[in-house]
Amino acid sequence: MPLLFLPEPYAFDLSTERFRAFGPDLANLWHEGGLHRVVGGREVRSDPAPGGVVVEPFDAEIEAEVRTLLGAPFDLNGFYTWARGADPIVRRLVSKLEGLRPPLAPDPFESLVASITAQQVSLFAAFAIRNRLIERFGKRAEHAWSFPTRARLARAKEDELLSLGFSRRKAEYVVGLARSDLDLEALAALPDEEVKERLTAVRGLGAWTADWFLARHLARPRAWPAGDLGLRKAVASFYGDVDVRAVSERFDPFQNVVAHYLLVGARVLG
DNA sequence: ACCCAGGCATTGG
DNA sequence: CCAATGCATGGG
Repeated sequence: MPLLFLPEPYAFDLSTERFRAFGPDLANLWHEGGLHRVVGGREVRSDPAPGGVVVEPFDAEIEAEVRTLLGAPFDLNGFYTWARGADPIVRRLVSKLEGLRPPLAPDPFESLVASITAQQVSLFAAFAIRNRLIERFGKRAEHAWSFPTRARLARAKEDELLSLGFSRRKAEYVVGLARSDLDLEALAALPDEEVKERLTAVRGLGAWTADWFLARHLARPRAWPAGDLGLRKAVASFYGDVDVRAVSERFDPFQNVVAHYLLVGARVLG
């Protein structure tokens, strides 16, 4: 039985909203009510099911990555317990968005390149450009595509990325990151601040990109992308004119999950 | 034809 | 340390 158990409550459609909100993501593709992604070289489809998610085709090799994709590392029960004593806004977000388990980016290189494409431009533009990158340098499975590998983009020419709509700068960032000697897998063993230092030492990766890497790839509980425009607007809409960096202290140690609840809340609630 | 959008490096004070 | 500037695309 290819059933992946996730702690209750779990709201599949709400949790995967991000993969539909800004147009299709060819590497995390919403198709006929299910989420398609290439895992371990093969396309897998995830569908909601009682007690968790049905994953097909399933084998033990892919389980860890699919669990990561679906946000299993987040301690949602701990968050909900904490939220009972939190402010009314958090309590309302939790009651309206119950079961929202933020998805994660299973691959560090893909996560960073996705962030580079989203720097400064609208997410609609970012997804369009990223999808062209995927079609040019990735591989198609059945429906979804595998994201271009670091090795493939290390061999890419900057001009090839320009023709996909990258700015000259961003083309340099992507190819430079791919060719850099930074060990992306090793970052998982480091504390938050050290991860940020190593990432921001790479040209094209700033504080915003590093914060989202901590939040969406490493699932660090205290990650809080204070510079993110979407988060700033969400905080303003729920809390008014407050200091975005300072307000995060009241969410400790659940800043990451709160950031996601604020962002999704700003999109699906009033 | 504008203007803004989930940044960043670079340049100059 | 902080302010100003250019960047390329998609949507309004």
